[in-house]
Amino acid sequence: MNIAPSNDPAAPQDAPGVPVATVAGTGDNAARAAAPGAVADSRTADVSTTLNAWFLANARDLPWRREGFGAWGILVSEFMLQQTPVKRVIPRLQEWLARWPTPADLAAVPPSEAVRAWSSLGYPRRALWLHAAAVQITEQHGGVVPSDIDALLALTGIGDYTARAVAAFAYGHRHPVVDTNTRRVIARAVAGAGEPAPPSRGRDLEAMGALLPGSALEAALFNAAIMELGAVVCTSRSPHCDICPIRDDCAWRAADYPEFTGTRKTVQKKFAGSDRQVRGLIMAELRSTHRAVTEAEIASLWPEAAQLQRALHSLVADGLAVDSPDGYTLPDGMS
DNA sequence: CACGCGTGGCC
DNA sequence: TGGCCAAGCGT
Repeated sequence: MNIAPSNDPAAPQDAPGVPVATVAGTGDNAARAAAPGAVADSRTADVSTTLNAWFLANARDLPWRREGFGAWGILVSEFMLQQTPVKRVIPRLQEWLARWPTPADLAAVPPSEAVRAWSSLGYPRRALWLHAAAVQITEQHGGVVPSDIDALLALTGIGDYTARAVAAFAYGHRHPVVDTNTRRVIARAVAGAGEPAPPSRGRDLEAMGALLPGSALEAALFNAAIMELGAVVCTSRSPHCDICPIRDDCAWRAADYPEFTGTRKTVQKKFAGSDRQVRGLIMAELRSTHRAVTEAEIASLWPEAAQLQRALHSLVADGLAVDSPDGYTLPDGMS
């Protein structure tokens, strides 16, 4: 996301293909000019105005918010951030972009290299999907990350959130972007519920759309601002209501923090002893070498043979492991 | 729509 | 200690 909290008064507007990087300086001015005193008296300001001003003053300095980070960098960051914490993503992202500065660079290497570089980010299917998306971008879009939501949705591994995030943060387009943080903030501040109901594309987009400022500039900023609030202030377990910029506008606080009563999102299954753990063990073994891993070596990874075979076969089905004459390898893209 | 999918940090 | 959680996606 190219909205930096730094100043850049001379920045150009969001012409097509130009990152919103520039929103920082101009957005700051616009926000303050539009609603003087917004920070001092949040009760009289729109939530978007208040949050945008707060964001400009308090946003974390993250790599993808730097000016000129580029649509490819933003796309890669969004893939990595799918269910993986910011702190763990940052070093991998820097390495990744240094090695593959364009989609064509990634498309030119076998998927095995992407899976290896993904390292321990988790959910290695995402590495495969990112590689596939790079091939599609190279072959179908002239190596340029698309800016159109439908074109982005057609890429492997890109769903509704990522498509909208790229369109809004890399290209400055005015779309509601809804992630888990956004959903939680809206559930609390607007609906007065302790946590959001399970995701519903239609409802979520409508709720965010109702809050979205009219200008593309302010909208892109607000999409990022509400996510940031959910990530650092209005957190899932122990929200920091004492420092929240919209505490006086918050329906949840006004109702004295009622407990959540609706349908909770499905609880994550226990990891220890799960197929996911076994898959992880196998993948770590495959990543650790450039030669084929034998059946015997795989067998040594887990005591229960049936579960091991189930995990191994599922990895083959996913394209993360390939059955070769000498054993199993990462996908080399030759088959 | 509910589920399966890695990994590790945090309280 | 161990359950909960983290900028989702595909099926």
